[in-house]
Amino acid sequence: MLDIQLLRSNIDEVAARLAARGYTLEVGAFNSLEAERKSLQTRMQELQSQRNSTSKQIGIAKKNGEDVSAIMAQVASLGDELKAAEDAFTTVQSRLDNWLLTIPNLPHESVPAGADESGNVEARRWGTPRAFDFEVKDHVDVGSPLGLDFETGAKLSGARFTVLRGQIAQLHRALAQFMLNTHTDKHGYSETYTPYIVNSDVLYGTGQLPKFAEDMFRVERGGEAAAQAQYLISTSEITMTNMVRESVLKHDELPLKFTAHSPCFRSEAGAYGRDTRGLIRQHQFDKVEMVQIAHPDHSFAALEEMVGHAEVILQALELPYRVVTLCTGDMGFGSHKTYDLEVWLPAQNTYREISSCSNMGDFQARRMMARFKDADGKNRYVHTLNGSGLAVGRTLVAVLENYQNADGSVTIPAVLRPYMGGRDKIGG
RNA sequence: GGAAGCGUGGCCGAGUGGUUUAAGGCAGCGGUCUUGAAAACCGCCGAAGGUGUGAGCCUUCCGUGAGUUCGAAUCUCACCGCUUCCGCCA
Repeated sequence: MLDIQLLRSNIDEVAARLAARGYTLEVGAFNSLEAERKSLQTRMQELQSQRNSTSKQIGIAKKNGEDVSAIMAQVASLGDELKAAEDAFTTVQSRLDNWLLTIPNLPHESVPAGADESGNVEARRWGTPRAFDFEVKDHVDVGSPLGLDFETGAKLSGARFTVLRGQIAQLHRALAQFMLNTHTDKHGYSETYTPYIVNSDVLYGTGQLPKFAEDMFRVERGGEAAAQAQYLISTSEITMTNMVRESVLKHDELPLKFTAHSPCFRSEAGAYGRDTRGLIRQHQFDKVEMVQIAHPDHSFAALEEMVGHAEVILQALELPYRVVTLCTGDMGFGSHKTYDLEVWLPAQNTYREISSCSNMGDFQARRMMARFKDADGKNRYVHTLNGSGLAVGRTLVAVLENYQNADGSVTIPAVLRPYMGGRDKIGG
């Protein structure tokens, strides 16, 4: 959520910065709504003040044993008038609030301008794609004989669900274990296990709601409906970030660093026909996520650090990748600045997203009321960051493709072998 | 599923219809003292918002939401959460 003070004081600049990401801010609508709010609020508060002082007079008069009927008559009509004023104000205020929740974050000034993903800027590359002396298969053809079972997944749950069996399932688990161990042992993140079902309030906090409800899975309890709508998490960013909602942290406990391995559930409503083959785009996939709750002065350093933590995983797995700075037009709704990591997929002969690391600035913190007490005693919003470290399913895809052998076997990356009973390959 | 109790500022905690303008304590901040620190003592100190150049003034907030009342932390109803006991259960 943007700072409404900024909209009041500098709306043209805000509109210009949002235009860079392809969002048209309704300046006129805001100005008139805001003017209405201001007069209604002033009116309401005047009436409240009048009621308070009159009521106090009544209290004092009664205590002194005086006759209060004159004052009572004076205040008789106030109630209805006040109720009407409060209702009018509440209506306008909630329209304003609801509208504010739909406005995306401002891109940071260091974010390159661009309309869509073609405007993204490559920051660096690591590794050299392997030269194959046989015809490269994609992960579906490599994995299917080894335990990648799309038919059974579809039978159980429909398209975009998959069953993993045997050594593929173990490799998938090994990847998650390796990532989690690396982030906790080497990068200082605190391991976290969080709920997979969350209340809707939580999704307002991180920005999935109100705009992106169609991307989520909503769940129902048996029998009666839950008091508050509940959803399956689409990433553990949601739960880890919201752990600090409605709290005031001490400045010296920042940064907080959390990591979790969790399933992620996405309806992929807008992705019909895209990536229908294989594991790339699933309704359910696992991800190891990193979240940092940072001091505003240090959030950009934390972003660079976090990208590095994701890169460590790819380097340890010896998977070639590149780092891309997303342009203004390609960033997510709540992001202030985002780097994507793209891993080399030989069968597609291209780099594909495997991690996204973002500094959200105070955008989520303002929605969550997540604050810290600064050294001078003032409450300020924290900055929140999140990054995949990494998407486990897509990492499995990358390993299957990059480590495939001519005989149909797949070499196990050296760092994963301790998790695989010491074996150096599967299949073949 | 049944029964009872509880929910107050960063934390603890008093407060059962009218100067509550939420006591007191802890933590925090500033100061005195000290070579320095601790202790002691003194002072400041909840949050969100509105309005004003500003000192300030005003409003709201005691789990959430409705209601009763001129007036609600306090009374009523519903919901949420926590605790304890009983039952059931991986």
